[in-house]
Amino acid sequence: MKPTLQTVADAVGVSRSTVSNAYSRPDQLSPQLRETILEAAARLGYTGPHPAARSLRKGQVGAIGVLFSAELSYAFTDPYAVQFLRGLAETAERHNTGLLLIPLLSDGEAAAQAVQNAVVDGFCAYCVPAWHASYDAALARNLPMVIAEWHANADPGTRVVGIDDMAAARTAARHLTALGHRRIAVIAHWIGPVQHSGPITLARPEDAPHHVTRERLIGYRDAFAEVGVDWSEVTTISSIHNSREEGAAVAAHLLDRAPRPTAILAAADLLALGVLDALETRGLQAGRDISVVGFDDIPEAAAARLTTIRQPALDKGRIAGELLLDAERAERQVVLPTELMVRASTGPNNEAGRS
Amino acid sequence: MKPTLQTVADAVGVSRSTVSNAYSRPDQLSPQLRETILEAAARLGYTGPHPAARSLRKGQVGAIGVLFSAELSYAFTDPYAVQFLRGLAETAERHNTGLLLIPLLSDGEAAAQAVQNAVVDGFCAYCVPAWHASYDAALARNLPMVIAEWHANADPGTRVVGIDDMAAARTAARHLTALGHRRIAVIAHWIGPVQHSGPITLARPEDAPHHVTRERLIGYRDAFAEVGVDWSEVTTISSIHNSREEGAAVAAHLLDRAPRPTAILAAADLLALGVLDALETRGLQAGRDISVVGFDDIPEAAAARLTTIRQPALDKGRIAGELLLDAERAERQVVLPTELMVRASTGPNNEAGRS
DNA sequence: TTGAAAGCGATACCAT
DNA sequence: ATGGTATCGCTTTCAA
Repeated sequence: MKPTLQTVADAVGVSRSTVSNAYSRPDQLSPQLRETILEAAARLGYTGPHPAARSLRKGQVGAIGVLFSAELSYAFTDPYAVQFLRGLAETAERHNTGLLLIPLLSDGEAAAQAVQNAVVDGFCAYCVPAWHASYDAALARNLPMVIAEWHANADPGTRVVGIDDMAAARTAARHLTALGHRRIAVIAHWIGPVQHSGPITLARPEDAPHHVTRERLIGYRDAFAEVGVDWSEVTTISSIHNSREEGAAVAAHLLDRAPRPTAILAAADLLALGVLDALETRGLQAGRDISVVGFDDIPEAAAARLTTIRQPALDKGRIAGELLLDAERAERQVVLPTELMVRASTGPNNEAGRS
Repeated sequence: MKPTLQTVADAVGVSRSTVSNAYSRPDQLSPQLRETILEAAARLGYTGPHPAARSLRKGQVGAIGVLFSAELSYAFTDPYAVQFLRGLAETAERHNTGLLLIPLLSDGEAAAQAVQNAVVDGFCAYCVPAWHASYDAALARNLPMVIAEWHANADPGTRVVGIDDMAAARTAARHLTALGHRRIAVIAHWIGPVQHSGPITLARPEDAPHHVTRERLIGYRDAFAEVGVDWSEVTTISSIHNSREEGAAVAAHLLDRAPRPTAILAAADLLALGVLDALETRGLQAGRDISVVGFDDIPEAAAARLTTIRQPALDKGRIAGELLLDAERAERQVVLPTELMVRASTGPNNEAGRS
């Protein structure tokens, strides 16, 4: 039988309250009594107040739940996600708060369960599509919740930290159109209603199921429209995972058939880096033969000389934490700036002058 | 007033047990009654069973606590740590279990508190020195606990997953001595009793305070002894953080004064990469002018052509999780294999023939 | 400074 | 299939 607070109280011959105070409010009892109690506790093998019981009573836990769209292990795979988490961790640390990473299994039921049972004071949803079971489950908990990377559809009450994905994407696309590119292909994660790897037709970007992808596609589309390129002329490629490997794999659909696009827009750096890999494999040079633009500006992007959109991942995480934990912080919605980083992977459309 | 299970029970006119069953054991009551109950719950704004209360009653949480030696944000900075966590996350995910990252503040008191209050079913300690307050606090909780990266001092009862750091280090050092190097310097994290950045004298490797560093230093020392190089002749450099930047910084102590060592052993890849950076800055070529060996084989190591010791970080994390969560898994201690990866950063001692 | 009593919100077991 | 009752382990008034 595991010893409880009561066990110790009985052994010392005091009440439960006193033992409780010995742990949580040392100033409420004489030092020597406290000493006696702690000693008895050690002797009896009492390990201190039971956290669940204490949380129940106090109505406070000291942890926030973190929700991801993908498998938990993804959080540690994508450099962008890692940066975000790092920022979040920094804030949590300052508030002496733990981070409960909640697995979002493909099984929606189980995922919702996990959220339902999470012993936390609040949630931070990151990349979780609005229609995902665990998103609803988290909302249903009716706890403070902050959403990262989701701007458009959030009502004024919810806490949001994000960027203007649409505008940033437009900037990325305009960079290409300004360089004279017109035959531009788009690669993005999860474009269509079902998970699919390869070319896909999406009548309207507005129909993309993943909110982040949707915003970015709309931005691309609008920039194309400005130079008279209709969305229906754009080849769109969907990927299932957000990985360099799949980026390289799906790039084949664009590079191994004529006419090749003169430029490729990837809605994430990891995909863009994959495209660069695919180019290298084929002896093509990015920026000269084909221009490539990414999104995120993960650390690897600079080394690969990838033109991309920089967004402050670390700050995003940091601020997400503050929106949840800083009582001071009154505002509920924060939009962070983005910046086009022009590097060697883009250049003028050389085809223009030719044949 | 927040609605509770009781509220719903009263509204529907059933007992608490029945409402509880509606949530946790749907098969225990008629579908229509369940329907009625869920409906009433929704109407009343009841968000489902309170996790803390449920954990208290069930004596089970569905989360394991993860302890680090450094700041929480470090977990997302060191590629090796990221790999480990990823493996751990994979296992946790499979068991539908969350990961509670516990901040280990520099303030030992607060750190111990955080561990004490963590609502978890077990702990995974990673890189936590045995004398750290939170290590004791975790032990005191008397929950299942697995220790990663700690082999020597663990008694047979504790669950451990690790590598033979000493033997691996010896292999690394022998690689250099076999190449003819005799004037070898060592860079490691936290060599002396206090945090310090720069040259430091450590009479015996056994006195290093951090267990992992200690094991590796002993391995180096033993390999040196085999060729008649005494530990007292070895220049040892301590770093405070485990970072590439600091690796480059402390390398200056070795490179900017004569006689330079002909080879450098770094007890972590991040430090070794920093050393390579420092070499490049000075126009020196690794493997020709100076040989460098790391430890860990993080992904960046291969790209930098760094000779190093590979240890299976991902597997380590995965197995740590299994030791905690797989009832099947009977064994308590797992030692993983390591491998010397010879790359371009090491070469024969050219000085031997010269001068 | 210390103790008694009243919950916090739920689940398990045994009846019915 | 449903209800009653005891209990999980602690904190928090409030009174002594």
